[in-house]
Amino acid sequence: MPTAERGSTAPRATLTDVAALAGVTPGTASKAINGRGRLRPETRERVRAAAEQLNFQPSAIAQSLLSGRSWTVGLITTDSIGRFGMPVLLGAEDALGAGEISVLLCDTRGDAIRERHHLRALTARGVDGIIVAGRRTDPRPPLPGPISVPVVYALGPSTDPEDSSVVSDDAHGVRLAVQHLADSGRTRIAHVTGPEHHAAATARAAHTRSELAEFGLQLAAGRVHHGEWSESWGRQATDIVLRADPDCDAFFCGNDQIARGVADALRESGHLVPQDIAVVGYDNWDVMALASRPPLTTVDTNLLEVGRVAALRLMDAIDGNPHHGVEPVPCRLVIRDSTGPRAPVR
Amino acid sequence: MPTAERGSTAPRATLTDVAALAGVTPGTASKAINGRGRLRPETRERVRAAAEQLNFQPSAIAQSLLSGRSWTVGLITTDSIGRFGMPVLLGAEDALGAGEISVLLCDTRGDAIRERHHLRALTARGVDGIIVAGRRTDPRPPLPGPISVPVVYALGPSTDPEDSSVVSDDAHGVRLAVQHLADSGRTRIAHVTGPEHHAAATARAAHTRSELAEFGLQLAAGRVHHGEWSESWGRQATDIVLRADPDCDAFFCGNDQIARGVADALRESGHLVPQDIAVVGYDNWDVMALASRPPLTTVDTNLLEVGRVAALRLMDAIDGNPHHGVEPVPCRLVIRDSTGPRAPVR
DNA sequence: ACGCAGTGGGAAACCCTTTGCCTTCGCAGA
DNA sequence: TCTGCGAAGGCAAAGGGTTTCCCACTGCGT
Repeated sequence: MPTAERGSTAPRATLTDVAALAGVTPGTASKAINGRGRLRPETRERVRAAAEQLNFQPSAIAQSLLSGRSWTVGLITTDSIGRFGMPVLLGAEDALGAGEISVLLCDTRGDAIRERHHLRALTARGVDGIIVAGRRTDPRPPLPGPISVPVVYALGPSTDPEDSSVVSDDAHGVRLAVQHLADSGRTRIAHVTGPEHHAAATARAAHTRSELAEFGLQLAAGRVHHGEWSESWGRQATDIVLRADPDCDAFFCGNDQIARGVADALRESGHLVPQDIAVVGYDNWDVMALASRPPLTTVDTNLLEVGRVAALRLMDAIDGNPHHGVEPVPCRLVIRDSTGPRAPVR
Repeated sequence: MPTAERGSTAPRATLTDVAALAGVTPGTASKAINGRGRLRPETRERVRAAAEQLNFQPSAIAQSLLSGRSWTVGLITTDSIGRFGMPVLLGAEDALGAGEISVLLCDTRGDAIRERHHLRALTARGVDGIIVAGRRTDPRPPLPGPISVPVVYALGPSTDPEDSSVVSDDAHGVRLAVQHLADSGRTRIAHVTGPEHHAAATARAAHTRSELAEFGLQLAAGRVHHGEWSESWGRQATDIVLRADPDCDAFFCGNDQIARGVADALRESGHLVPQDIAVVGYDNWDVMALASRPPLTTVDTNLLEVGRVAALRLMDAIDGNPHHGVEPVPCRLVIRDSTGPRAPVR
């Protein structure tokens, strides 16, 4: 017979049980276990032994009722937690877990009704705070109604500047990419990115323009190329750009899928990457960046860190020190084989 | 002044507040709100109005304390929630949310210490049950120690047959794929898959063998080709298989990445997909299956459904009807352009 | 007018833990 | 012997909601 009989439905021991076993009152047992009050060391030890014997665990629910804090936060994701929401979630869970705070997960599927429903459920459960993780970097309206607990927006900022938001620093990411390309001698850099109605696309495009200007450079083909966030758009755009500007020597792409499409199209049309043309992606999505031929140099958006920082800001707010405004988290450039020195002009 | 003053720290109204406003005792107010006891309709209405006016929400914590149920379940993921864990999680969250149950998320990063820690935290919080979602389909040892609440294992089953597990039905998925290939006239089918130490690879390989035998077929190249779960392995394996068996007319791959690699290698070596050679993947990971040229026919593992069923089984168990053993969830074949009728023999 | 049935709603216990206050006891000093 | 003090630990309330039990009152029948 194994010592640990699993699946047993043994009712959990309460403090009263422990106290009875140790021959004291519940109040005294509480003090013994929590190291408060004035107790003989011997008594303290007796209670501890009893607690151990009964495998006592204090009821967090009862503690919450009394303390008014649930040591729980809600994490609302505005759209099915996908590639972007997930690292944010993990980062937040990590930071909160270290503070012994548990995460209640709510997925709204982008539905406002569901969002309100989850919001009610969370406040009913007495969460100490809420993190709202967007699926994209587009700003979103704040949670509706008066919320009685602190809220931090992660990845997609709130449109209300009074709210606390934590986002990945697009300007920084773009700067890293463009500097890297310029440093490796590229002068005709194209920018291929996602749809114009995505903040991530337009913001990065704007930063690309201004950063190129810093180096006295202009966009290859004269303009930003907007399309889908897909490999197929990357392949398509490659043709368009090379036809418009055959001397183009680098592609900076709005995400890794587009970059991979570009790399494929270049290879298949006989251009050498990076000797002839360099390619830089965005997001550092390993499954794209590593599978690409060649593997992609790309901007890591540090989403884990975004989640972690959001959690820290929330804990600050819970402790009475709310933050306001949008806090950008720096990016990181991951250099792989799709960039490198330009080959000597043939 | 907007009606909804956000960020306000209005303390939540309690039942006592409502009762006072309605001129009754808390007990009566409770009955009025929950539709119990014998009350005059007028009184009931007065209380409801008071509750509405104060925006009353009963404290789930107080309710839990009394009822012994927290309407909360823990979701433990054994490794950072990735591509496989996430759909399971979403399916579970969906099914539970409909039952007004919230999900406490715990990520163990595959660390047993962290797992125990989270387990303690969950039981302390009084969860009504626990779902353990693996990252792969490999069986895992059950949670340690006596657990006082029901547990359901999703995706990766427990090694204890007494436990309740819900998994994707590999045999069914393989059958769908092989039947589809056989139906379209393929007779020399190769199987390229992941490492031998992954249950997903070996199980699917075994099922492939026996399913082929059903059709009187044998593996092209005479054996299963094990390697990494990567595109690059898919490309590599393509060469190996075609060299060993030039008449091979179909590749059934252990996942979509391998299948995409196969499709790329075939295209680049001048084989037509599907006219010459058909390709079938596994997982229906859209980002691979759709981006592949051509898009992949693939087996959808129905992980959302796995999560949903796991949640249903857990709720059953919570209601006193525990399940035992491993329950497979059927797969679905998604047919795209990488399969089709074989071209007439040239 | 009295008794009875039935209705409406109040009082209090309960869930579990924490904590401030109070009691009790022992011992030392006067 | 009595006072005083410190130490040890008991007592009870609080936190918010639910539920059982019971009481009081109304209205009807006789």
